[in-house]
Amino acid sequence: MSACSSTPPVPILSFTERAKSLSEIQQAHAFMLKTGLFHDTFSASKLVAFAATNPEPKTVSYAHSILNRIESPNGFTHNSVIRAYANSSTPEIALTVFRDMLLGPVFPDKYSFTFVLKACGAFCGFEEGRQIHGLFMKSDLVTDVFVENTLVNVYGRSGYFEIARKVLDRMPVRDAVSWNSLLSAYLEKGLVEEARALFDEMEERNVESWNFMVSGYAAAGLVKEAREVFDSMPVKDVVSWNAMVTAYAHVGCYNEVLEVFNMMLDDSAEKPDGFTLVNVLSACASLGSLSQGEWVHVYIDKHGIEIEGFVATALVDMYSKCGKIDKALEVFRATSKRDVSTWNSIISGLSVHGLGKDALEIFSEMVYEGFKPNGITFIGVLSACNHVGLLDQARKLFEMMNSVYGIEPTIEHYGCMVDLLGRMGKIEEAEELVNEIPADEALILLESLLGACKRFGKLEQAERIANRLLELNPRESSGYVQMSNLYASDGRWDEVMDMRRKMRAERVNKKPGCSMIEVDGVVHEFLAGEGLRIE
DNA sequence: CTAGGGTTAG
Repeated sequence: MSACSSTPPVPILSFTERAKSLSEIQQAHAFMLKTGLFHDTFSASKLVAFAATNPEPKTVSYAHSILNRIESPNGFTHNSVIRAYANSSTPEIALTVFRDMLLGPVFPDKYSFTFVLKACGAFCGFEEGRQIHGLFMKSDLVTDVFVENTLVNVYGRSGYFEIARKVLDRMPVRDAVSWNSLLSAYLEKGLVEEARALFDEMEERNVESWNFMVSGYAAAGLVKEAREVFDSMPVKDVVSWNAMVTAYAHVGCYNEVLEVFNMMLDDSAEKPDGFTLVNVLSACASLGSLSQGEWVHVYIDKHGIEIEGFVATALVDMYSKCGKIDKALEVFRATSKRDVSTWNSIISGLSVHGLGKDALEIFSEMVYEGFKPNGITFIGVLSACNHVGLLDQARKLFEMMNSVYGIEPTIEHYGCMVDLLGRMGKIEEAEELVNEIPADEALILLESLLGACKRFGKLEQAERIANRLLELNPRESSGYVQMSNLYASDGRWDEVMDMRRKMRAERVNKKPGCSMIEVDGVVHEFLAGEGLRIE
């Protein structure tokens, strides 16, 4: 044997490194087993490490299972699996790997502790974190700023702020992350005042500290405070701008979204990214501001930003909300990488534009191309059927969503069906559907059905539905009002009086109709029945 | 290695 026998051949490792999916990693694994390379700890570790850093969630447990089959895994290999679990949706499994490590020949190092503590932070495991903290202190490992920063975060995130603070205060060396670990924990719990006090007291701050404050204030609904912090930032990065833009978008201040976006373009070196553009496009969509939206589209093209994913969806949605369904379709067609959301945005767009047939055609295309529709897709196609009156098609789709795609219909889906059935005069069939859903959610659907009964003059069904409506919510006016109108149209005045009496007895008041008009920039409000006011 | 943007379609 040559001296190089422990150095693995290059091809399979470089294949492993390039492996993008679980199946490619499995191929590499199979190859290693077949050639005996798997017995080489270095090669096997590489395999685990690459599987663990793969973005696909399922590869983490695969990495774990490979780790368990390695004869004498080193610390590095354990660590990469612990870290992968810490970043996964099942962080608590990291504890299992950590325990296996304690039982094995290789004692955890500072990396193992950092990662397993991060996992504890992810599931707010105070007790687990405390025990691991104790273990770290009893070990021969020297104190480490990474381990301690993560500890501060674990205690903070599990709500033990005093302990977190004590750890922070006793740290021999602190950096900005140490402070941020506690700051972010406060903000995560919505404790903005505590966060503010800490922020003012901090020995050291970086851009992230400021970003935490901006997004923390915004999450608490304090947009003004967020803006104040934002304006006084010494340095802003993309995240800062996005945090501010998102803050305004969140509360529906779309003009401010555009204002901040323009500031970003004018006086900052930071380039907008996908997050920025999606927020800006959605603001344009809500404002119906086609010109601004078109400007963003030009910006995207000019800067060679690929139209895919979130950006594609937002762009299609912007055009359709601004009334340019042809442009929306054009963008959709030109998009190279589509996902479910892109399909959904064009389907919904076509549907609200009354182009139900086109929406259904695109849906067929979507299925044909192998995309899996979700609940939102079905809201789109069902409302498309609703707009065009395609009852059979809607029935088929409604049935399919559960039987073929395993999607449980929600109130929105039932709403589309009940609306359509009512519109077609199929009151009994609609009632059967309403009976499938919980009573408190059924209210709004019953009201819609009552309206349909009225249009079709179905008095008997209307009485039945109105009674159910009144049973469910005797204080709500719409049932009484609709019924009394219905009796009136049939000339049954005694019943009309009876309804009015019941309303008085239950102290139900109909909410007055209201309309507004803007004159010279001042909004005037008129209430039905209030009479003329002359000033 | 540790703290980080509640981005889209209803």
